[in-house]
Amino acid sequence: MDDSSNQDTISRDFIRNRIAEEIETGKCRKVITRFPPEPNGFLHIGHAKSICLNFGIAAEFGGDCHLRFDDTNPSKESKVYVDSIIEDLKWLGFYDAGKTYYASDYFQQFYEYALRLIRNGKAYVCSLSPEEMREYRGTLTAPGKESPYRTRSVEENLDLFEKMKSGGFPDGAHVLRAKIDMSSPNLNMRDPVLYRIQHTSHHRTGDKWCIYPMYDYAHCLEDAIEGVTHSICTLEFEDHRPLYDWVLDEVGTACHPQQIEFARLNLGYTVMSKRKLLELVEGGDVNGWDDSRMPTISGMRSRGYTPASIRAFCKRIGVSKKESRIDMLMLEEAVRDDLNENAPRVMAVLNPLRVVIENYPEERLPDEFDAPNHPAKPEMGTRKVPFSKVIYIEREDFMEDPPKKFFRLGPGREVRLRYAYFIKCESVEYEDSGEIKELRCTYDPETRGGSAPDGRKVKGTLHWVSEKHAVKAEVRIYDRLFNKENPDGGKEAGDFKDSLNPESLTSLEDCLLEPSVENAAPGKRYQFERQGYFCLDVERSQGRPVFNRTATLRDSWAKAKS
RNA sequence: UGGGGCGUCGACAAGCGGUAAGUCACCAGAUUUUGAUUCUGGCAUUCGCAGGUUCGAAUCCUGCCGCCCCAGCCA
Repeated sequence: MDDSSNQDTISRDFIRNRIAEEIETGKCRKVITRFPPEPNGFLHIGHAKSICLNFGIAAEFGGDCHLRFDDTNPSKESKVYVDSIIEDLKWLGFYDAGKTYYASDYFQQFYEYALRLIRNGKAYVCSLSPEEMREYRGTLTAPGKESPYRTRSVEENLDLFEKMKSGGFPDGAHVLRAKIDMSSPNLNMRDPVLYRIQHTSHHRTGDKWCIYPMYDYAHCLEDAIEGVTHSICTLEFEDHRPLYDWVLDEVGTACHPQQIEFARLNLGYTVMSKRKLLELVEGGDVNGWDDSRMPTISGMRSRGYTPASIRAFCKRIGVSKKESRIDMLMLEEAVRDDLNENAPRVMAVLNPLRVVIENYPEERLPDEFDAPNHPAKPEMGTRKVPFSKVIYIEREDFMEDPPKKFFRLGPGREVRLRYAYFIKCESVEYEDSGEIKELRCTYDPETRGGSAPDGRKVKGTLHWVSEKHAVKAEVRIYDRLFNKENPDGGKEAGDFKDSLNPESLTSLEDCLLEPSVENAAPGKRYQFERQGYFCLDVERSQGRPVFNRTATLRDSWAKAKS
């Protein structure tokens, strides 16, 4: 895997350190990790962190990483999510033609293991209602009470569990519980539910089952069945580790993976929970899971992020147990790094200002320039950029009354049109409204190519597009999705949607692009010189191509202005 | 008032008893037909706080403070 990022020092986090040591001492021979998404939503950048960790470790230590769907709750899951997850994983550059594992493939084994627990007196069918069960559980500081059903005989439990399985009871009538310790200070150990009745058709097993295993019961067994050595999960499961170990010990699996927890990724000005992302999608606050403003893998893909940039980002942020919130700047910097290196340059005017070059001939042979596609990489070739009497420049590149430090165009000033000529602003034409209509300029034919034989210098270089050759396009400018750094933070944080940024999407309808982009394929990424990185969307709007702004260029002028 | 974690530069993050890596951000300068890129230099006498052990502590011990997670038949 080639991350084209510069500083690719070998990351040394506590997990890798630990595995390296286990391999050295022979405690671990071949590392098996797994990435276990529940197919109930799209993958997001937080998952990418986990993917890079798990697949990365497997690759670095010569092991394997299993993509395994943790599909134990059919009421929330579906095939469309399975498909999207596989697509995202492939796009990220992991999992090429690998085997796909499913928890649902182990349902029969889980069932048999449950029978074993029952026979060993380690599990029982409980008929308390959910409300009763909550009462019996006790509180954080008070121990729970044992269920009156806890002492059912093995035979009765076996009989009841069999009836649960064969559909003899309605949802919620009974559950199978582990018999552990109702007074444990760890609430997860107070006779946790192992199985619940759910008459829901499963996207893979159909109606074969009407009991489904709970996470705590299923997950460790999935790992053990697959011979996973390191089961890496997020911090909130730390309290579940005793239960993870308990199930494996009581079932007596041959393999006993170790669970290791790390801090999940949080990013500023966005949300990362699948539940909240779903809410945005369903509430129409964004245009789907793959909206370019979403922190989902598919959203970032449509925005123009590259797989390598996401991998580089994950490498840079590291892995630890400290809860943190990472600045978006880190992500942006990662794409810029990649795109600066690899995106061809092109000129595009986003907010056009018409410029008539008065001394340029009305009709003449085609005047065009060979512009390099990348100023530092001649191997990327050149393309033709046509010039003509009427061109457009960026509105913000002209000021009627410019301050001293403004290097661009102003009345009487001379600037360079990139790769073309020097032009000088002679006069300004106005609309009735007083708005600037167009500029009247003159050019210096001697400066063809962009430099003056007399050696005179010019402070600014502007990008431009020839009017009669321009390709019209729509360009979508994205800003942060939320106005608050931590939209779901705060004590009694109300609806997280209250801090949605109403200006997260701005559409520029009348952009003009140089003709070389005409036949670009959807997904094609460019640097629009002096503006940023943009990606051609699959969608077209009113026949015009639509570009998404991936990231801006760094702009020290903007900084200086404010 | 239970249990489990975590506290090193503005944001991440190494370090695991021998005297604070790196990344992003930021600042200064150089080069530049993108005010981009690139390059050079700067940026924690200090590791939540207070004690203690030690020739020596971010690293060990004690106490305190702060933050996060746990009472789904979700994962």
